[in-house]
Amino acid sequence: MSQLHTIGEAAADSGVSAKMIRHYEKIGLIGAAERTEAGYRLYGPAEIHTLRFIRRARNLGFSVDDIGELLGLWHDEKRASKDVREVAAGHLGALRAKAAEILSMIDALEHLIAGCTNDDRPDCPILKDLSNDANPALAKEVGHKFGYQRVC
Amino acid sequence: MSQLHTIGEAAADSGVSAKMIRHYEKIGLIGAAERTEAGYRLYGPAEIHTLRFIRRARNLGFSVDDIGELLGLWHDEKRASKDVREVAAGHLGALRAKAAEILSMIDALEHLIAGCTNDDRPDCPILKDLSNDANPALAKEVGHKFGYQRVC
DNA sequence: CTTGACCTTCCCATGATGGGAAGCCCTATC
DNA sequence: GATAGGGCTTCCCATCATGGGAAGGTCAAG
Repeated sequence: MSQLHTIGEAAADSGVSAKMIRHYEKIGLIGAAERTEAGYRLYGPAEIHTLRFIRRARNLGFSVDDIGELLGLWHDEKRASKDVREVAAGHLGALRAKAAEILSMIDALEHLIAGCTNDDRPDCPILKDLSNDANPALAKEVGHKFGYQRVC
Repeated sequence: MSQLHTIGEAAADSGVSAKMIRHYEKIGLIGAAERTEAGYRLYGPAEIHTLRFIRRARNLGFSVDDIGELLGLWHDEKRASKDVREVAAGHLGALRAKAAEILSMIDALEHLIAGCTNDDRPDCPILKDLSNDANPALAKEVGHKFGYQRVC
């Protein structure tokens, strides 16, 4: 029994906050925890292992939905590695698209900032650019959902 | 009068959706629009210019709060260019941090995927990694708020 | 037996955006 | 003149992952 932990201990051991553990239970990502007579949740090693899995997947940016799939595959002894790879590759694509979007913003912003005199005068290429109606400023559609993905 | 437009036209002309125009008005980013007797919002060239400014700033990833500041500076003839630059530089820093976070995720994920056999066997380095308790998987804190920013 | 740290549930907030309902307005067509 | 449609209004809800906080129950140490 000494390997059963309260939610606070499970949180500290797994790196997932108590708030989020309850949340994951509510949305069905993890099963309902055992309870003490007083209603306290109890977690054993297996549950904490799962929570760590979840935290690591979150660190890699996987969505909760993706993690649900990954957990299913993890528990499925007959899984095909390509199924796991597919989930990971899908997420990788999304990350690359996001990175491309952000990098293009960085690029544009760096150019604007480089042109700024950075003094007390009101003249400012940044505002000039933003207010210039002839300026597409990153075109209309960059990055909304799927800007072309080329970087990385 | 022909230069006064309904919200739908203003949306089409500015690239900001009608939904968002109303939202920006509600949160005070833009002033309350003129109205027809029937209560329809009306937008003139100056308002549409402002909406375009907002759209361009959003395309650069500026938050609505930042845009509020930028609009204030834009309308302030006595602004100092360094004040604008400060807002932009702050945002640039946030973008760089975000990019570093995402790029490190991409990097980790690429390594995992590269090790995957991508076939019908259950053996999978991706799951192995996620379930490995000895594995820090991007350490504990990468990117939560401010991972060290080095990339870019 | 009190104190304080922990647990419970429930509600609300974030940020930017969209969906959709109920109802009013305006114009074109029959 | 009546009707159809499309556009406008407001209001509420959903997303996604996360946290804050209140009100109240539980438990261990002093």
